[in-house]
Amino acid sequence: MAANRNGPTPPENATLADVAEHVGVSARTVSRVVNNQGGCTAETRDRILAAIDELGYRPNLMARGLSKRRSDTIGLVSIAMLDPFFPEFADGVERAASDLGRTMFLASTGGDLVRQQSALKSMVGHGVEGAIVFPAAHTVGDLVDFAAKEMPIIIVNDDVQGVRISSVSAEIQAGAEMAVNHLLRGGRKRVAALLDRGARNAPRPARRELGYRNALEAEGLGPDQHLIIDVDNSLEGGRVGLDEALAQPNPPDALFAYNDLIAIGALQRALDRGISVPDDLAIVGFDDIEMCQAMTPMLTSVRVDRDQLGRVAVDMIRTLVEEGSVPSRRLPVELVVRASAP
Amino acid sequence: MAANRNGPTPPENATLADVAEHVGVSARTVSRVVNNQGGCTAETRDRILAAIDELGYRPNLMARGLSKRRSDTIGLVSIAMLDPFFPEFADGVERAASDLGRTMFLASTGGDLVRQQSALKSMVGHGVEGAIVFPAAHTVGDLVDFAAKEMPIIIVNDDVQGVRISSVSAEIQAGAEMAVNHLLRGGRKRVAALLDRGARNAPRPARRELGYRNALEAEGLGPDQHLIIDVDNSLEGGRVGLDEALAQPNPPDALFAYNDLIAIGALQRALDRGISVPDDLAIVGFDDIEMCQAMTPMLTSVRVDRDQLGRVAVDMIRTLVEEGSVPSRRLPVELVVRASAP
DNA sequence: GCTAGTTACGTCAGCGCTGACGTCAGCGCT
DNA sequence: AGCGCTGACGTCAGCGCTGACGTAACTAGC
Repeated sequence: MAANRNGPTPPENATLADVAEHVGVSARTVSRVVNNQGGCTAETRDRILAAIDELGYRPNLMARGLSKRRSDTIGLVSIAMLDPFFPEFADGVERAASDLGRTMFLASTGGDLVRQQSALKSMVGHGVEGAIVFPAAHTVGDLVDFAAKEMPIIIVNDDVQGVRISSVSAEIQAGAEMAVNHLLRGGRKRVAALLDRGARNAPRPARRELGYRNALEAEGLGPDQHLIIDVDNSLEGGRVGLDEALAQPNPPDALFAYNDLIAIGALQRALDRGISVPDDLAIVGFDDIEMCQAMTPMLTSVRVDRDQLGRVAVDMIRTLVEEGSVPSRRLPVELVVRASAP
Repeated sequence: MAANRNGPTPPENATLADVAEHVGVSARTVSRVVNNQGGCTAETRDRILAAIDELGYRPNLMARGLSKRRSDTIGLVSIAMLDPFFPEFADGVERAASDLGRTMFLASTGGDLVRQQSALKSMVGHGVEGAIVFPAAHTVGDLVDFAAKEMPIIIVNDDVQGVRISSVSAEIQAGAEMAVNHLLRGGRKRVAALLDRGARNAPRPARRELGYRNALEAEGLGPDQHLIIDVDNSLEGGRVGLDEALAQPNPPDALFAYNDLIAIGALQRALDRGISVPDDLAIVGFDDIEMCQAMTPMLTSVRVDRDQLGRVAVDMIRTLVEEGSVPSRRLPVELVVRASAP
């Protein structure tokens, strides 16, 4: 009678068969009710629902998944949850998924290929409908293969389209162009760019850099290589980047940053060094995280609707499941002008 | 021959039986190899592993879960992913989980009881070993019942202990006490507290408030009710709170905030109003998010090791699974003194 | 009144895996 | 030789569910 070391064992969950027996129908009928498939009288339905309630029946999703060979779940594979881009995106994904009755798997890879693979394999094993992936560097090709062989994939912040794979991103290049244009129209002559070291190593051209160059060229300005600076994607990266920019013989009067984290780091260091922002140096960030509005001066940024991006990604997964392909999408961005670059 | 609208169908995954046939052994033997259960010769093992590789076999985790009645997954149920507390905690959970070979489910409730329930039910259905939960307000009792009946639960930032349930939090009250003590020892006489409206409504006494009161009493100071201000848990809450504090006939010379988000909002508004921080007003936050170090002046805060908290939570889930109970834990905190309250 | 169609169920197999147990060869030992 | 034991497998059932199909009752229509 003594409880074992696991303490009181939780009661076994009621099964379809238990409910069926309790009501006096077949398990198949209970299943139909649980899945709202109709084909039974209102009275049977009510009796079954009552029994479900009474017995505390809860469907075994593993059994259902095994039988249907799919589990009504979607996977989200991030690179870094600490990146400020992530939470709002994940929130959009979660909401959209839960609106569809899907549960969400989450994994984080740290940008490591091996972890990305094992996360995806595990998700396949769990029967996810598809996965939304922030791809580790140089893995888009792998993902295309994986999608073709295994399951639908939506890639975030890149551009792909193929069998069971597509991508969602923001109009990053256009956003960068808008940002730099804004700086130039504000009379700035020397605009530095603080770009993410990791992203620049990617095979595909860095879209922020393209936008930056385009904007400069449109004004007849050739980019000064000394003003294009690779930094870590962090506050500290921004700080270091600012120092580096100002160490140039011909220092910049404006700064375009890869994202807000870098921009904020740069802004902080600038203030620290007694540089007046925006008078001496205008700064524009990217993504428009909430903290932009907490800075003094507030940070001008390119707004990316990350929540919407997440929702769209989920929607695209659905289409991918149903149609096998879906056009990749790019959501518009918006320049939010604040005091750091008025 | 035409592809259907789903495009090329992904090849069915190889099963244990496929591998078994390919090698000429029984599925049970393959299973033993896959699960490292020994009991077969090195040669058989190698041949099976080769076949697994060749056929691209990947275990069906739903089938395994159905058979074992548990799925090697853990659940994380958050209230708000946008809360800066979350990402680092989730990262700790994810890493610890993946180190144990567990995959992670993620849900977010927005503090809503119904969503919390449905998230947990779904997780039970998926056979999670246990769930780590940021409880919605007034739901700890429900969770205790749920844990007793259904599955192990670790509650974050609260104190419970029972059958298949326990909690992990930081030494919040002590941290608050340290923070306020620090302000008082720095010569501050009137310390305001900006507390989270939602948390204060909770039945259990707000630990930050207790710490705050204790610190004041220890110095023989009775708290001024006008200086205890309920605010929203957001930047804007901090801004509004600062205004409210300064509207008092006898305004504060220091501010203790519920968390860094609120502290940063208050700091920003203070600077905006031309109040010198820390000269006119010292500010201390809570949690020590990275942005504390990006503010000018940098924000003094009470460091909570959220990553560690996440890891511990996972570890406690394991113990709960194995032992049925585990003592609740509180991790130490540390006052990080920076310029906002030197 | 008989067929055809519809409704409301039931039956059955099987999704892929593992726990429990069975079998058989080989070995050491008396 | 005969015994028991061990190691290396195999057999089988069943986890809980759903797809495919079967069936009985009832309705509609001529």
